[in-house]
Order: sequence, then C-alpha cells, then structure tokens
Amino acid sequence: MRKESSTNLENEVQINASCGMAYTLDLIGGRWKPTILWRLLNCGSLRYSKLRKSMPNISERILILQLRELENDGLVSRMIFPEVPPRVEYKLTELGLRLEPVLRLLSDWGDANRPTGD
Amino acid sequence: MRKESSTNLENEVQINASCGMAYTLDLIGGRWKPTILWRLLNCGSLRYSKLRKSMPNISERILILQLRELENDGLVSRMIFPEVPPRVEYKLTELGLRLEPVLRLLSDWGDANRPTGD
DNA sequence: CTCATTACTTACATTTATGTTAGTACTATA
DNA sequence: TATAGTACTAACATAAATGTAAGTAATGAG
Repeated sequence: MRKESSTNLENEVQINASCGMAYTLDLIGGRWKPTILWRLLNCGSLRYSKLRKSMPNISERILILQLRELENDGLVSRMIFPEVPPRVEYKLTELGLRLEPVLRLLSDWGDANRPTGD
Repeated sequence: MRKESSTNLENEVQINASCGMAYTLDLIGGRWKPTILWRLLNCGSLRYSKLRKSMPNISERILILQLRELENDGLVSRMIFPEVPPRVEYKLTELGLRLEPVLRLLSDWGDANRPTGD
C-alpha cells in the first residue's frame, strides 16, 4: 500500500513526470519484472502456472502483484479462458512489445559488463 | 544496512548473477541514480555542490549514499582537490560512459511512450 | 465423498529504500 | 569574534518492497 502523500511519493511522481529515463525504469524495474518481461518476450504468451514454474523463487503473492502492476501500466495483457480448471494467459501488449529493444540492450550491456565469476 | 542473509537478498544476488538485464537495472535503478547519471553524462564533471543544487529535492544524505554506491559499482569516480573550502568533483568512469547508449534509449523510450499530461 | 488442479487472495512479518534534522572540521573574510 | 562556504556524517524516523503461510472457489476424476 502506498501513502497518499509523502515526500517519497511526491519525489517519485515529480521525477517520473520530468525524466523519461526514470519513467521507463519505474515501469520495468524491481526484483522480478525484468524476468517476467523476458519470459513473455521469448514465449509470446504464457499461462500463469507455466510462468510461475519458470520462476521457482518468487512467491505467488509477489508474482501476482508484479503481473497486476505490469497490467495496470499497460505492458501486459491478461486473458481469462472460461474453463475449469481456470486458465489465464499473459502476454505483452503492443506497448510491452515496444520495449523489446530496450530490454535487449539492458540485457546485452549487463552480460558484457558484469564482473565475471572467476 | 543490509542483512547478511535473507531470502530477499539471496533472490537479488541470484537474479543479478543470472540475468544481465536485472544486473544493469540494479546499477542504474533507484529514485535518483538516473538523474545523477544524466547530469554527469551531460556536464562531464561536476562539483558536489553544483550537483546538489541541480537536484533541489534530494536530501544530502541520500545524494551522498547514491554517489557512494555508484562509485562502489565503478560507474562514477570521485576526485578530491586539497583546497579550502574543500572541492570534490564527480564524473563518469569509462564504465559509466559505456552506459550512454543505454541511458539514451531509456530516456527516449520514456519520452516517447509516457502518457501525455492532457 | 475425497482429492487434485488452477489462479488466485488474505493476514501478517521482515527487509530495504528513502527522508529529516542536526551537527562536524576546516579556513577565509568581515 | 562572528559568519559563511564546502563536503560531508550521525542518529533517528518513515515508506515501500518483498517474503511467508495459509486459505478460497470451482469442478472433474476416482
């Protein structure tokens, strides 16, 4: 939950409104969003259970939270199939797909510049 | 301060080690780092006081904290001039400069895709 | 009736990020 | 002596992000 007013929030809002970089990072940042976006980018469309199994260390609560945020930000769409047991598929929206070059560059830069493990 | 062990930290370490995107975002993410990096990128070298005056809403403590983290991560260098009053200049290292295309792409994407204010 | 499957939700707890306020050492200048 | 400028630091406080454990509704299979 977020407070309705706090210096913290005011700063966030103001920076996101004035700095494109901060805005983009706010959309894709956080512990798990990069991984989620990467999976959706590479798989096209993923059922919730499959996405979850591909990320063994995230808790269900957090996964759902992140998916909801991505959905609210317009990057991911959620499609419910009226079946039993339920089936819900997530995929990138058009806006989300537009992130592809950004995600690839971030990934490449990290792989190229991360200190090696030896 | 960070705990020496927690699921939270373990997840962070593990993701950063396996996902280039997460690693990059960890370096440049957070409330103020994008702005700091942007200033240094455009100004070349900045004295602490000038940097601070260009960011009226950040508290000194946080600014110093972010600068220290950027320095520890090798993106920013800190040069002390033995004068009185003290003078300290910050600038991007070679590694930091390598981020330029990443930062520009993030900035351009945000400016292009941020919902307009009307 | 019992159990399994799916996509969640709820209540709670901990960890991390960010912010506030005051203070420091040094020296030049008035 | 008092004041101002610089680049910080310390103690404290709050907000936000992340994690844990358990529970739910619907239905088909056995």
